[in-house]
Amino acid sequence: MKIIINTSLMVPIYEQVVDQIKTLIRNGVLKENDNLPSVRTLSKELKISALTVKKAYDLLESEGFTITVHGKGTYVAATNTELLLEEQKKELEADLEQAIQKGRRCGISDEDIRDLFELILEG
Amino acid sequence: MKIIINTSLMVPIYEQVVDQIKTLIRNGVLKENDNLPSVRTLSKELKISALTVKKAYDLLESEGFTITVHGKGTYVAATNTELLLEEQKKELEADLEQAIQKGRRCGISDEDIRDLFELILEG
Amino acid sequence: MKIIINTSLMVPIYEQVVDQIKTLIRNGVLKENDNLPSVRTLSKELKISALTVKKAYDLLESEGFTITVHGKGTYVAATNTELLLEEQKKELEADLEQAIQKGRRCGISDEDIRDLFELILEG
Amino acid sequence: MKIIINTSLMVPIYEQVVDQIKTLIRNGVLKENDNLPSVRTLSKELKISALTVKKAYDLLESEGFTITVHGKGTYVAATNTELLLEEQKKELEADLEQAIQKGRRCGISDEDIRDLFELILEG
DNA sequence: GTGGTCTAGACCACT
DNA sequence: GTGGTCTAGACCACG
Repeated sequence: MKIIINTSLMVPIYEQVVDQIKTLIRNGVLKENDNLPSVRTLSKELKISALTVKKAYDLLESEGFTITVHGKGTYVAATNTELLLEEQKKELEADLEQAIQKGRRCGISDEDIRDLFELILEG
Repeated sequence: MKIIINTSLMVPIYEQVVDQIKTLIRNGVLKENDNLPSVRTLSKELKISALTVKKAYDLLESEGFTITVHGKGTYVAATNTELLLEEQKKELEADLEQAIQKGRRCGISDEDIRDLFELILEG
Repeated sequence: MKIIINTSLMVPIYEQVVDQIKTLIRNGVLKENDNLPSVRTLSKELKISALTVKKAYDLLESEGFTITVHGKGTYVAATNTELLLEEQKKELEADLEQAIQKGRRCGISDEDIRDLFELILEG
Repeated sequence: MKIIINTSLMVPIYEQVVDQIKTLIRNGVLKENDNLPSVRTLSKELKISALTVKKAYDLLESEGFTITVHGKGTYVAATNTELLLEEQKKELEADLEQAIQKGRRCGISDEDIRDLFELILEG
């Protein structure tokens, strides 16, 4: 369970937790019926509030990735990893599209946008 | 002064205003010493809150693109348009980098990221 | 916006808020595009935490009953009140079924269960 | 001692145990001075935590249905089965009342509530 | 003014 | 031990 929190990022902590747990599930690091760390344990480990962890777990459950049993813990649900990958790609697509549109609004040419992109990807 | 606001976008309104005014300056549509429309005029024109326009103007001034004279109005400052382009590219670079890093955090391959990017740029 | 909170009930406060706002929407007291009271306003009015109100509003939004605009407020979404009524009936059905099953587990006859039910409904 | 645990139900396990033991007592399957299975035995049999069984036994004792003798076991106390039935009916009454009130809060008519009730009872 | 996030700590219910 | 709820108050971003 290597989860890395970057508070300097402008991405909410709970979202970072959700994203990374989804990835752990997709990559098979977390498998069906595996027990996620308890809310308190993870909050201590990541040095964040227990409520923040809980919010992440709530989101994961509402999206069907985990199942929470009162008094017992949170478990990985049966998932279609293929479907999960597609979903994450959709998110990336939205982010990239937003960046590209912003660049265009600023009058930057597609050429320049592509050059920048390649520079970052290979950098 | 053709500024287009898209509230359905997930980009803050004030940022859309700032971006587009910067571009107008860079493209020479707005030249040194030109008078920007008053906060009230622009807010009515764009049908947005005057506070939002004020925030955009404040940002432009704090970045040195405009000069506000109390009781007179807001004027375009002397600018190096080359420098401005570079700055806007830096912003785009930051956005792209963030998207790419998020994709990588999700375990999406650079190949796939590039494919998605090209799809959007050419779509 | 008459919302009544009963803390002695074993129903979470946020759920009581959600239920009653749903009902206000269904009954037409709250109509499409109406502005819900702000999180802070309602929290003061009901004398509960702002976070609790926010949780209720988040739930309403996730179920599609409201739309939240950052910096502006929370608005009633377009809804099918017929559908909403059906949904609420489903919930009631589940509650009643659970009560009946519990009574049967205790060995109480259906006769007695019905008698009790009628007593309460008409009492 | 046929006790059936249904974890998919939204009723706490300990409550299911309590309810069913009460019913066994009321129906005469368990009689005065009968020895209940030990906490460990029952927990193995039902495949639940010993702590959960302990909680159920504690509740039964606190309500006067059993007597626990340290180092010996748990025994059925002298009970008035009539009284017990009344008590269980009170519980059912409370559950039904809560469901009905919730339905009414949602604006569902008494007619509809009764229809739903009959549908379930006879279904 | 609005909503969005986070904290630290409390109390309760379930296992 | 676990999760579930709630509080009071903080800071940030948006209009």
